[in-house]
Amino acid sequence: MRGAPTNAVDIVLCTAHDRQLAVLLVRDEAKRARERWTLPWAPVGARDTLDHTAARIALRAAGARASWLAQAGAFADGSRHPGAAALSVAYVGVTPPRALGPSTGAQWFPAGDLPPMAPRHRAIIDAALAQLRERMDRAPVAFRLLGATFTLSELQAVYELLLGRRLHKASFRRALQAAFLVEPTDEWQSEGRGRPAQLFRYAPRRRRGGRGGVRFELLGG
Amino acid sequence: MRGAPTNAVDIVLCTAHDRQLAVLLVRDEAKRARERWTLPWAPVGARDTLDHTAARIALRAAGARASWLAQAGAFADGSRHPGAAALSVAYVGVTPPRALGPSTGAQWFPAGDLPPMAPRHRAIIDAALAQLRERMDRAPVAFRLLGATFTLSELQAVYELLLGRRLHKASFRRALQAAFLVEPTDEWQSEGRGRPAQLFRYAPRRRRGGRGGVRFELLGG
DNA sequence: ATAATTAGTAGCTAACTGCAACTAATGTCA
DNA sequence: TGACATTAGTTGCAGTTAGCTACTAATTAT
Repeated sequence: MRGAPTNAVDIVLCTAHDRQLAVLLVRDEAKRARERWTLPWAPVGARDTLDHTAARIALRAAGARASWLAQAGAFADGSRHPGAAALSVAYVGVTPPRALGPSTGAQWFPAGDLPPMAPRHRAIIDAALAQLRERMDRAPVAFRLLGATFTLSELQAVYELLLGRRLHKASFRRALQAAFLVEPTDEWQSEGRGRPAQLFRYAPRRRRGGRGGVRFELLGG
Repeated sequence: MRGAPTNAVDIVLCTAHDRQLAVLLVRDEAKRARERWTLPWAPVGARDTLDHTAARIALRAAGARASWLAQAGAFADGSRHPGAAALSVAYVGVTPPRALGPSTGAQWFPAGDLPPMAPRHRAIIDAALAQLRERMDRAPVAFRLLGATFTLSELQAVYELLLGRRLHKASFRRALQAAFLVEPTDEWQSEGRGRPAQLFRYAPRRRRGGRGGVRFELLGG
């Protein structure tokens, strides 16, 4: 038996559950009691591209295609990996909340309450969630966390969840309207009590050139 | 001999040269005539961390530590790599313009005029330069491209280089002052003709909470 | 009916951006 | 030596955008 190249693709698939981010984990029967859950992963095939491998893993674990998926980096430190891979290429993805397929023993865990896991998977999750927050202003992550139609309050809640802070309703809507990212549908959603909310769909029209200014606010370290 | 995973760390080290980004390449004697130049790279050691390996490669190729260095992703497609590595972990870094050490046959090439290279290295460079531009508002990339002290006109020129568009002098300086990122020194720099410019140093004081708003401008695809 | 709850809008103020015009300090050249 | 070119740096103005408060609108609960 040749010492096959032990590279793995590990994916962090996220959804919004009950005003909190949740991560999809799968049961690993081969593991000792302390680390029963792992990120969905597979060895890197010699044929497939990394992106395609990641999409396949996500599809199998969640029972549906990830609505957004991007590479989150390579991890080789803290080498304990469920498959003993020397190196992991991590991916981060999102999907709207939906029923899991009956496929495997996959389950959503709140990001703030994860079970014991291999050290590398813990590090990958931390990095993946941080990247989700960093990339949300360059990729439509928030929209991919929602279904095809959504209310503006739901969209704002997703932004608040990812940003970790409250936003002002009027300002949020003005900025959204100025960006030509959504269009209204004919439908309204009654959520029990309160006035029904109009449903919108993600339909980006124009990109407004970036508005010239420079962003110094996030620097400082 | 075990078929160990042939993973490599490849680094894209950049500097600002003559109002253009330049990439450090090293001569590869073992290569056929068409691809004499490669990115600095090394196989991944079983002991070292990826970050440390990357720092070591940069130090050896440039003769000085990179002033900023970050992982840019894993590349396994288009498998032609100078060392036939199955997978490359790419890093992107910057350094102030300075004389190269006498170490190896390393040389700066303008980013817009690169010699023929292995397809994977070409892809890595494209991705690395894109990430440099994307990360400059979250990491002090622009400041690390300059020396310890610099004039505000030099800083603005670096920002214009990375952003690919002109900025307005007054607005740039007002935003910089509001961010408390630089402090003036006692020194002034006479650049030949024109009024001498005061030298500043990078000394971030406080981070101004991100100013609340949401960035929709960069979305749209 | 009345209150509670959620959706959505309008107006004010403060801050920021881009622009143009200005002053300041140096070198160049007649 | 004095006008001019060149680069540095600031100021004031107008248009835009952000956050805030307060308002109206539509539904369910009691």
